[in-house]
Amino acid sequence: MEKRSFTSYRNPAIAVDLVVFGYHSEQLSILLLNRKEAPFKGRWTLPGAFLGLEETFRQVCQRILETKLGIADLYLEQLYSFDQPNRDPRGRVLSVAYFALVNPDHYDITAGEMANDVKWFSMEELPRLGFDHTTIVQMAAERLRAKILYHPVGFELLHHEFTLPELHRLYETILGIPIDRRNFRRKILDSGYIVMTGEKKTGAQHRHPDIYQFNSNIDPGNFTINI
Amino acid sequence: MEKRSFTSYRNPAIAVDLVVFGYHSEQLSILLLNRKEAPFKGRWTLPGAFLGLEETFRQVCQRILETKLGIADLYLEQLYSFDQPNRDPRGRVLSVAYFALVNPDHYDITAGEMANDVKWFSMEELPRLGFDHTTIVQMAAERLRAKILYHPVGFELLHHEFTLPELHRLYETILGIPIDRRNFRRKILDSGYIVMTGEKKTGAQHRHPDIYQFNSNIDPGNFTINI
DNA sequence: ACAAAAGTGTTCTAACTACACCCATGA
DNA sequence: TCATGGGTGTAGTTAGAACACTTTTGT
Repeated sequence: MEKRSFTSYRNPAIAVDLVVFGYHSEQLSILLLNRKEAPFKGRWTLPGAFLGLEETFRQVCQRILETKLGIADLYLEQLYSFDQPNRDPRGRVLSVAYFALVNPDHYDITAGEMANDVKWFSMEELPRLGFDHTTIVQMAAERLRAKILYHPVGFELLHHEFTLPELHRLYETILGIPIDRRNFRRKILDSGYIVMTGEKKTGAQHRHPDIYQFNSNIDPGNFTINI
Repeated sequence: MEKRSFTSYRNPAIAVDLVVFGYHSEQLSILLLNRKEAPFKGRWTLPGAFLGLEETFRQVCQRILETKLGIADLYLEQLYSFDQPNRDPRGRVLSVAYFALVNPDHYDITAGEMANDVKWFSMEELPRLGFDHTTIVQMAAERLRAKILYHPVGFELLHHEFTLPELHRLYETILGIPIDRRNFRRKILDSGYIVMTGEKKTGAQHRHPDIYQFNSNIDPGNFTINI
């Protein structure tokens, strides 16, 4: 870090881009923004913003979530920093990507300034994205698949109360593989990370499943499950 | 990424900092650089350099390794990006940290321009570091501990040929826990990642251990070991 | 012959896999 | 009563943990 006068060089711009995961109708989805300006005008992209000189990455994430998407207080984790020199046609822009997990109770994308330009897309049918955002999304999906095995991700993606079959489908959806119902149930229950509420979810024309909650007395940092 | 004229703002500087891991005398070590300039003059820090407008992170890593340390062609992996606004007293500097693994066959730190100011420090007795580099090193060590379980890290840190007790001690050192010799041997051999050369390492005043190599016919991406 | 470290096998236990039947509900 | 999906248990197999003695070498 020597031999360079501190302010004498121009520096790349820094963007923070967000992969916001949600889970609806048994599908894993992400939030995309329809660009109104060049480059990639009319193309879907990850929501993002430039980093101000005094800002932290998380502050930019909050700014994007609040002003553009009308969401607050999510699970946020840094994913990776992208540095391809040509990734933005306007010039050198680095992207620090974060991913977020939204609980359906906590979002209301119609509240953001850009509500009309924001849409959930199922991971199964993503459009062609601008910039290198397809790469970013792929990496985020891989990270989520790894993460679900050692962090109780369901807590962030499901309602406060949920049924075991719902949690089971969430795991099958994210991992993309079938998982034996009975073994899954045993492993999750043995882990102690969820507890029955005693309620049952009514309405369906079949046996009413038990309703569970995540066990708040237990450290999420120690969670592990082997599928 | 809207609403901002592209060149009208000043941007933070970007540093790339390197945690270079080596393994010598049964100790995990990292390379540190003694700073000759403020800030933190006289303090040990991670080797680093500023990102030029046209450079990629890996190019900066190569530049640091070649010019400062006289090393080339290492295993390199992006660790994390650090954004604390006050992490550099000179002003806003982001740090994109990478970590590297050096095989003792491949390094010669006396060849770099700054050979006199570069030194290996055991992870057991690190000095107080400048900037937020202690945090970076801790995170790198955690990443390495995780990585050793699903990537044959020994391949990067040991000589081309090595004995099983050497590999065993490497795992114990990095993970910081004792590992049963016999179970370790069985698991590593069953994984197929190493093969006997038929040679034995002579010299010691006890039974001569067999010499192994990593199996180059096998995909390092599929390696896993449960300790 | 002795000290020092390397090589080797077995038993026990825990965890995972595979698998099929009964139960509760609303239509 | 029937269709749908939820709840439950067991037997077989595999993988990991714990553990001690024998072998080779140089002094």
